[in-house]
Amino acid sequence: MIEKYNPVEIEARWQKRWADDKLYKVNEASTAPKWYALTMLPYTSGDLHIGHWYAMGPSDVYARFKRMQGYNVLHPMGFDAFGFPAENAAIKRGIHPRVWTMSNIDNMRRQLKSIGAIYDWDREVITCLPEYYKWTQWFFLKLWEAGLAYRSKAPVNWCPTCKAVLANEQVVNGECWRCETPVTRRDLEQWFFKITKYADELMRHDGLDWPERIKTMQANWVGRSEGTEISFALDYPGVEEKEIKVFTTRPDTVFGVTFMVLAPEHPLVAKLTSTACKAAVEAYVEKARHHTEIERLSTEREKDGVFTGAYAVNRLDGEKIPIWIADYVLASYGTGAVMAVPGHDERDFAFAKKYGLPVKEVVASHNSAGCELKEAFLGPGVLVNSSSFDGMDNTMAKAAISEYIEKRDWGKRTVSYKLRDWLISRQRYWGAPIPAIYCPTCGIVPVPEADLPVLLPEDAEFKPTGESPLKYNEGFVNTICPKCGGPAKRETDTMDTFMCSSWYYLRYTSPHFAAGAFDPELLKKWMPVDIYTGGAEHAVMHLFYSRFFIKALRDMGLVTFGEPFTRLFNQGTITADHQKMSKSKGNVVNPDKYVGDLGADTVRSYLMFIGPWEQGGDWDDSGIYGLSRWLNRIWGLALEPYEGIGCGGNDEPGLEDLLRVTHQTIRRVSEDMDRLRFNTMISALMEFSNYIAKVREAGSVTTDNYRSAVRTLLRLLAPTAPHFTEEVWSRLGYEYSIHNQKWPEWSEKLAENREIPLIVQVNGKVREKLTVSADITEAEAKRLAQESPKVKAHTEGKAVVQVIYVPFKLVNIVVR
RNA sequence: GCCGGGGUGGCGGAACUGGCAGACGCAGAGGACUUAAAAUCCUCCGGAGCAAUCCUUGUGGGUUCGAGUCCCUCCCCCGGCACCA
Repeated sequence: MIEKYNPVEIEARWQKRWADDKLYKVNEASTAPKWYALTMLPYTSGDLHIGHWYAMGPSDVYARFKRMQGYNVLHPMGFDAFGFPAENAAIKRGIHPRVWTMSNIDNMRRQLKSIGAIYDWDREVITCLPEYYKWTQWFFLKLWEAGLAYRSKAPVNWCPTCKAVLANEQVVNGECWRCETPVTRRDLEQWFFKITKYADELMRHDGLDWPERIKTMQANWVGRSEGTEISFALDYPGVEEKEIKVFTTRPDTVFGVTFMVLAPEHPLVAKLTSTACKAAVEAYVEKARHHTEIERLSTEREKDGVFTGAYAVNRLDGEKIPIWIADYVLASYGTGAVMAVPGHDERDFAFAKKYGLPVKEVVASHNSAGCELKEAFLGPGVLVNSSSFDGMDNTMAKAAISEYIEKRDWGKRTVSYKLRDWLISRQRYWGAPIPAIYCPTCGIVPVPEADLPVLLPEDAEFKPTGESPLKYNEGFVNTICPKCGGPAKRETDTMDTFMCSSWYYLRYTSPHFAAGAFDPELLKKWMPVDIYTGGAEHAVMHLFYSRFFIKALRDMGLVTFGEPFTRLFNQGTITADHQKMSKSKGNVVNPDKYVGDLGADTVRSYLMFIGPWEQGGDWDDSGIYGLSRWLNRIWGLALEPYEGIGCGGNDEPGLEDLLRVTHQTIRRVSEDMDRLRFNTMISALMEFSNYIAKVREAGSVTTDNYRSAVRTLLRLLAPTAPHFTEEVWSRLGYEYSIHNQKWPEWSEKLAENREIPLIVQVNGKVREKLTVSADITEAEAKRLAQESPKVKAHTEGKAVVQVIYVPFKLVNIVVR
């Protein structure tokens, strides 16, 4: 009897050996082609759950596969370590965020090591350490220098729970992306990055192998729309502005304007409001200020607004039109003002009906001309009531009217974007300090590069008050102006943590480089990332910011490429009882007990086997024992002595079939690996091991040939079950390590079938399955099919109308 | 409301460009081994029927010699977007 498979003992032993030998250390001297395989770095929440394994396990398998194929693979790991949760947890427990974070990292590193991945831990990156955030701050200065960072007062998203502002991307359905608190608005002076400069480029994904879904989400987020800015005339004594600009995508309907609507925050509101309307307008503006994002965005809510008492003039037809305010008009989009065309816009129509404003038809469809409009007409048609443009097709009229307006200098064609600049200030402690200094004489001054990092003080009181805790830390705040040497104050807000994760993958290429954020030579060698895997929830956050970052660096001449991630793959989510796993729900599945029981190799294999990686699935451990049993069976197949036919005998009945199945398996597994179809890859390996078991039973090949098949199986399985295969490999006496072995290659010739199944149908129904030679001719196939007694039973006495032949697959006999 | 993705046995899922529906695994049933149990091994396992055979990929229709796969209608689930003028 051989010793039993003992995963726990084996895994600990090999993990130690691999670490001692630095087996997975990246060899910078290697001349092999590089392969940068990256998994999104985890946030330091405290524990690795099964979802982390689902993200890390299969990506490690793929990286190992590439490694065995001869690539020089960089597959690093690190920690996204700044952020509110650390601070919140620390406050709750009365420990310092740094202590809490670092102890979580220790625990998570231990758990990550139990996966048995090829991470080169010498390259670990931790974003909250000064040697890292020094460079985060440096990038801030670079962006500032390039004119991409600026300070501005604007209405911003405010999370009352986090007591901090949020970027637009971080507001999900009007709620904070982290804590799901409804977001409110505040007017604050904040730091922004000019991501809008790259709007057009960010909506294109040329040459990128990314999921369609993510590309669409990013393009929608940019929200480009082409239209025309049109100014309406104003004439009020004492009001300096003589026009109001609106943005419209429907210049063809400009003769249908019957009123105008301004956002409550529009700067002209106060100036234009008549004394009679003042009270109502002010009340409305005040009410709008206090609405949460959710209330404001709700499409269910009936639109309301108030009249300002003022009028503007439509220059095209001289009409005097009333100016209203309503909160369905957003101050941040277009010009913050819209021309209302109730005849051809649903929102304007509803608003006009509610307040008894006139509806004017200016685009007529062919059958409805002249009737009173019962709803806004959005379709194509011909212009009416539009002066000299009457009779023109409305799509043509867009250009014609725009030109007419441009000629008279009443406006111009322009493009609007939904995308807003990235707000990066956070009024919290646990983040990288923004390296800016406010000097009473010199104004806002950047911290000189030589003074970086601006260290986060250890002794801050970090309770969230809505203002940065650093504000009250005198040792931090008070400084000297680098320009004039006079007393000055430091910026006390910290940076959005997405800033830290926008460039971490660059740091992995030279994690200890002291002279810069990265070593330019090594960056050139490794970047861009060849495959990036992670959850889809970062579509318009992390992934979007990272692309902006790289484009900005490219324009500064710091990098030579324009996209960070060549191929992107989103694994699905592992749920528990069909719900998202979360600590608050208490349904988090901890992998440690499965690892301790059955081993990491079984957990890795099982997670890959449950279904397509992009699909995710609901956690159910009932199938995991099947994978454990399978590895045990292979243990026996490989290590139990095999008694086959004698060596050197030339009559070896099973060899040809075994070779064919072996080469077919190599082909299937290699192709599935490339497609990241791990579930079918494992099925193929299972079928192969089942086949070897049959050969073993029959003893139909020589010992050498049997062992050769087992060697192939082990190598194909090595990325999936690294410890298990290393152990078996070593027990069989093969050279250490299996992970330095070459990935098997297949021969099309050996994989070819000599005989193939031929399906015979009568009227499309399967009546016979024949086994025929793989090089059968059409005539022969048709003859064999029609001669079959089973087929004859169904064709007897009937007229054969047609015989269809699909080469090497099927014969269908059509009878009547 | 709009845009994606999906709906296949008791369960997870497989099926390349239209050609054997249900690979592989789980659960279940029966058997072998055992004093017994566990483990392991073997057999069966979509439904109806004694059988030949018939039915079966969310629903209804269509194209085709042939449809899980293509086209149209409707229903349900998941993800995203949602007053952007």
